[in-house]
Amino acid sequence: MPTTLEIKSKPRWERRKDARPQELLAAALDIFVERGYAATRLDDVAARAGVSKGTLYLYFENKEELFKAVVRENLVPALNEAEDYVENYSGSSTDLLREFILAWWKRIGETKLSGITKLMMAESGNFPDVASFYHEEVISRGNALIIRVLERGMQSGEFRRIDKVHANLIIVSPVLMLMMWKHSFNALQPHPISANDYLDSFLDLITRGLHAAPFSFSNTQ
Amino acid sequence: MPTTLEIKSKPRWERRKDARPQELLAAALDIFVERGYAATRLDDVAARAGVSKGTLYLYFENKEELFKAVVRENLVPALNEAEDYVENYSGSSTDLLREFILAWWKRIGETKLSGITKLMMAESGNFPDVASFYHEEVISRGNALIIRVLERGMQSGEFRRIDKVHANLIIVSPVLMLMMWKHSFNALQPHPISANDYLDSFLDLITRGLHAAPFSFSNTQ
DNA sequence: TATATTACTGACCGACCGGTTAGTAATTTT
DNA sequence: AAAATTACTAACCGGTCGGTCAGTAATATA
Repeated sequence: MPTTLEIKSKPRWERRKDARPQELLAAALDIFVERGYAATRLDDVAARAGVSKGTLYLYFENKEELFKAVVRENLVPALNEAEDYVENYSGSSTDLLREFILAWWKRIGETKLSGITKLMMAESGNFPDVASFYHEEVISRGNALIIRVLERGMQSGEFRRIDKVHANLIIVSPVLMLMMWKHSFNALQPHPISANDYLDSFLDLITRGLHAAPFSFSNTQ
Repeated sequence: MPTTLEIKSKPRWERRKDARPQELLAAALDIFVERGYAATRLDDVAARAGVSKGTLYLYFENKEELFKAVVRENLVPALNEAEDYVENYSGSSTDLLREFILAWWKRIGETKLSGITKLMMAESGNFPDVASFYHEEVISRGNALIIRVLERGMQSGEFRRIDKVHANLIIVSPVLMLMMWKHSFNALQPHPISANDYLDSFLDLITRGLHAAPFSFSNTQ
């Protein structure tokens, strides 16, 4: 019970300049995901990182920059990896697409990072600057990636020729939806959705629908 | 230029007890959709309805009750209609499903009401009371409806037997996604998505995937 | 051990917003 | 036209939160 007179006990706080940014980013990610952008209080972020709000402002200019840093720290590296992965993949485009989506789910959807996706879909309208940053840094790159996969499949004759923008959205929807759902109503549902089963069913549908079929698609194939 | 001395000009305000609630609800819908739940200021709602905030509080207990009233006024009636529609439909279940989804888009997705859906997905986590109200009043009823359609199709042998909860989410996702998208990044996209084309493509996929096929799919059930 | 440096704290500011209420002006009643 | 009623206004309250900064305590230096 250290009181006024201390000989050798812990100092009230420590100087840890190097560790602070990472710790603040981790805390910020947590709370942004828990509460959303607007509802995140910087006091809480600082508290979770074990510092005062003033300290947070030593390392990050303001709330927006803190959020951007969280995105750069977490999502942008994932995109870099994904780009590498697609670039160097040698199997079929069907497999690539499947692997891509499952990896996306494993790397983002399943983790708390999906909360950032949800947050942006939810609040982009109220924070246009953040929105366009995110669109530029994440969304457009993600879309470009999927479209590249689709082109790859069409060039090889593996996929039928369809509108790439629509196909992109169709492919992306169930994953995004699942992310949203996980952070919204899943808890209220009597039986929470099983992500893997759901994605399996969906991939079934998608691949079937994309495949270049010998007999055209009008009837049961 | 009416100043202190007025003979016959307009009064500063009128008493319009009957019209206020509707006007306030319309204003509230607008602003909730524009800004989301938390960011909606009741001052703004009142101003758009042409009254002061105090007046708003004469007709609605608080923000939450105002929001609930907006849902009851707009979404609940649509659900009632939908239930009637499904109950009395006499065509094939494939057609029913298709009609149902397209009508949903036309009645909700295409209008500003889709903003309420988006709002709830976005903010339900921060407002658990509102969330469970919405889940009870809208989501569970909507899900029940789709599941009824699926059961109908399975009983008639039209659809293969699949997990209804998954199928429900798969069916619901593209529509919800489109609603989200419309209110988030559609404006930032170079070519905004065409909802109808997108839904057409999707319904193609879905109906094909649901149909009881002569040669069964890899793992039925 | 004394002095200098700086990472960090915490009290504070001002704007914001949900909700309240005393007072006022429009309308109704007599 | 005077009195009674009430729909409505606007100023206000208290709590919140992003952002600031004067001061302090931990460390580095000599």
